[in-house]
Amino acid sequence: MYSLSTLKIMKYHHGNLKEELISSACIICEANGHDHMSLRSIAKEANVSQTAPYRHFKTKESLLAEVSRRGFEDLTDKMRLAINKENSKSAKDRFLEMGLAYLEFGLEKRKTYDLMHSPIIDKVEFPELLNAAQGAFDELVQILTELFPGISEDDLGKKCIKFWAMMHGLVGLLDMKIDPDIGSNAADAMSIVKKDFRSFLVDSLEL
Amino acid sequence: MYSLSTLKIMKYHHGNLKEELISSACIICEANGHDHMSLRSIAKEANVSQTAPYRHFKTKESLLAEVSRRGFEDLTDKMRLAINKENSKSAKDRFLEMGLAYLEFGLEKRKTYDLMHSPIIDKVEFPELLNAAQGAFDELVQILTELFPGISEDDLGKKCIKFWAMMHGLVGLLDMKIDPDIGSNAADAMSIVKKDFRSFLVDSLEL
DNA sequence: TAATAATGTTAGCAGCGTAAACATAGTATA
DNA sequence: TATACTATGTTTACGCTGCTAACATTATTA
Repeated sequence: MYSLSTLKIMKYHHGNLKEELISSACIICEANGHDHMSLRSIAKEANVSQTAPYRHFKTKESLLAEVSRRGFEDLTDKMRLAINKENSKSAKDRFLEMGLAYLEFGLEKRKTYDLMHSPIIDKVEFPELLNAAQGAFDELVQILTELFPGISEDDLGKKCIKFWAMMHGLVGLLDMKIDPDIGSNAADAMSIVKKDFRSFLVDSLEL
Repeated sequence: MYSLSTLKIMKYHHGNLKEELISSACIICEANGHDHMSLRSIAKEANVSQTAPYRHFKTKESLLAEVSRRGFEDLTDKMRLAINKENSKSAKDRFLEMGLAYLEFGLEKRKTYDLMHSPIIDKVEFPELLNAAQGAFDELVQILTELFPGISEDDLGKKCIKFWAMMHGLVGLLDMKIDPDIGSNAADAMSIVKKDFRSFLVDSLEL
């Protein structure tokens, strides 16, 4: 039965609050950074009382964990898409596309990327988050396996870690906004890398 | 003139408050993590009112910046010490020692290391912090210059960034406490790396 | 239809960073 | 040595935070 209240924007039971809270959190996180994001402000944006989120999330951390999880799923999708576009290309080219996709994600979704790697969320407490992170790593494992057929387990493991570490470290370094007037060695080195990501990644293949 | 009040632990003028606040902050940061550290608790530990720190630090962030700065100085010292111990060794060996020193610092002072790389402190606002971070980077530049004499500026820059990024990324990955039951690819790969840091770093030299 | 579970609200606690106004001690100057 | 000034402390208070407890409303199930 329909009543006037059906037409109202605000209802006692929101209907889709959990999903709305999450997507709001994703937006606010990327806009302000996870450390400038309050549960109360998110609740307010959903036109809901300050404590309503506690019906869907045990703690603020668990909401952030969900934001982080979606970040990893997003990253995994982008990596997979990059690997699989134009299958005719060589494994090397596809690997390069993946590396660039990773860097792009890290720089475009910088604040979310920070949350994903922030120590404030204990991944062990959120298995689904750990799983999502694993999914992204698996993409790297897969393309490297293809790129180095017959490689030993140990060597594959080492290569994976090296690339993963390097790409993760690169995102952090690439994002450093160093005042050019300082003319630091780090800034100099970084500008060299920025000139050509692709050749940088190609060189790294010799790892 | 000495009075009874001289013997009291608490005096109106503390005398060494700034230094005590910083060292307390360093300890609390490494113990609890920078996000679980409040100005008020630090003030309390120094037997001083909650707002006393504001006579020495404009904001909480500026105190954290000082903690971070000391972290980078500590790291630089450890890297330099590693590079210079037993000068008779080859440049390659000294480079390896430096790499291990970096990883050791990152794992031993994990929470401080996190603060040092946390986006909550805008390094541009704290030139002395930026300077300290640059100091650590310079150690890497120096040893790599020695290791690859006659290398071009561009190639040196690339090598520096690659190593820096890889070491930074490694610290993050090495610290992941992944449940072995999960048996993830990442955990597998990591255990391979852990088995022998040194050979891992040697391989990286071919970068 | 009645009981129960799910999902909202209101009120309130303790802790936080920080600003303003005030108090006291140390230092420089007359 | 008296006095002004500066440095460094305290008290009080504001608005924000995460979160809990008690209660209200709606949806679901027996």
